[in-house]
Amino acid sequence: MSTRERKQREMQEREAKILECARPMFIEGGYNGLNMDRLTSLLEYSKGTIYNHFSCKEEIIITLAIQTLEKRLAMFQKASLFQGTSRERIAAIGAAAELFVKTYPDHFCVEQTIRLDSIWDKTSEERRKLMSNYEHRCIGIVGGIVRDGVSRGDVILGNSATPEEIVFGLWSMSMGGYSIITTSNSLSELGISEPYEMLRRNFNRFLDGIQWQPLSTEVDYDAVYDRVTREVFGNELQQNTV
Amino acid sequence: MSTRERKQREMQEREAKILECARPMFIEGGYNGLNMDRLTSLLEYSKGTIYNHFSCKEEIIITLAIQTLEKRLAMFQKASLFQGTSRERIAAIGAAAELFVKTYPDHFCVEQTIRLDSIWDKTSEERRKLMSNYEHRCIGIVGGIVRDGVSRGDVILGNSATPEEIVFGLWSMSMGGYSIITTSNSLSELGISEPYEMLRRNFNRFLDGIQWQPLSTEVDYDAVYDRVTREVFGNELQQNTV
DNA sequence: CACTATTTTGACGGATCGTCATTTTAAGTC
DNA sequence: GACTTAAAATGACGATCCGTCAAAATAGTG
Repeated sequence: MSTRERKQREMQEREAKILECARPMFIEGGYNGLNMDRLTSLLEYSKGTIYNHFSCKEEIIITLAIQTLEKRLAMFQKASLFQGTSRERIAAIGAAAELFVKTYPDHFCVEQTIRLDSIWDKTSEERRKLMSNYEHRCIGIVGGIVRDGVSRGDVILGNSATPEEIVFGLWSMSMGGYSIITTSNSLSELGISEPYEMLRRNFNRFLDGIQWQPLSTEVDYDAVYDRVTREVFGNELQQNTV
Repeated sequence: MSTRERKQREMQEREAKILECARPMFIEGGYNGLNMDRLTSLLEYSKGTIYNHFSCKEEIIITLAIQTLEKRLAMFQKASLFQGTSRERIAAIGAAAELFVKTYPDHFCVEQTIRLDSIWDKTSEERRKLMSNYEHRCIGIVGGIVRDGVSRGDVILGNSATPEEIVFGLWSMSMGGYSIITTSNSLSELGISEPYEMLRRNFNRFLDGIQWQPLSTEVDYDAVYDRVTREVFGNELQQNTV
């Protein structure tokens, strides 16, 4: 009885097609640009069929976000296997994050939309959990490296500081930095010409601030970024499918 | 002929009323929550009258953002007058930023919506300029303090680093941090219990990283935060009108 | 008061989301 | 292949909401 699994596969394929069609529409025109009527006319499926997959527009959007978060997790996992000092491994994650943003430059627009309460509240508990899960696992990877750095003695956290606090710092700076980069229209006016390089250096300043050894004055972490980009993600750079 | 100025005043007052009514609607339900039909029914003005003030919904939303950005600029300006070392003055700005977020917790939701291209593109050039202007002036204040720190010799920027780069770092971390704080639903799950305190400490780590004297190990900048909150903004804490 | 300019009004056109009764397709059985 | 039944697809439709504009109301002026 292969009927069941064939249907499942067809379901899967159709879902992929819907998302494939919806993504450029959303990227182009945001929440309002994703037009359900136009989506049905572009696809070979009717309204009702699409609504069998996604109970509302918001469900499509959150699924678009989940698709790229999945990619990011995979990239973080790959980067976390990089062999080196604990601080080099953090740099490897940084490289992964930067590469992710550059590969999926529209991810932040989607995520920004999703995070708005008005959208978030209309999505299913199931997909929300899924999305949070991908996020938490990314954070978990960073936390693991921080704890590793502490246990190896590369970084000493005082009485009040926790690994989570350091993760929160890195998270804040990357979230804010990439948000500014991808949504701000006038960076050059503000004297910010090479934002990615700047952001990297600022990460290093933060890590220098907690004396995470070896300091950026001793090691050229830009070289680590380059190595990771080449060695770990070299093959990923050619293929840029969503 | 006081007719003209009376009309101007009436116009002003009506605009204020419209925004006053629109704000809670937007905060409650976001872009879709701000319903133009409901807005007219709640106000004593009709559709057409409202559209005499704002050419579209997006114009109302960006004006809501401008209103609070105006408040933030005023707070930054006030904080920048704080007497102390250059690093204490940065801390004073940090206190202002934190107070701003706590006073107008919904600002980031509005700003997040505005920054989405699909909304941004529908707003008038005039109001966009206005909004950018408030933002740039806030950034300018921080830049001024950084340059002051450099000229006083409190912080030494190497060959490659620029004041703008340091500003970008502080900007990224605050933008990201406050965004996470105001829109994330599960901070405690991630071991982040006192996010504002954490963020402050992370600012200090970043500034320690560039060796901005005196370091946070020498001076208790939390005390500066408290002083600024009390001395500079003490009277602001009672009145919490928008 | 009469005439004109300006402002206000709200009904309406157009667009879009999500539903659901109906039709079509597919599966199972003899 | 014919018949029955279950499942899935369809798209017309109701409901909602944005922005417009011709008509009505109001204010200004001599």
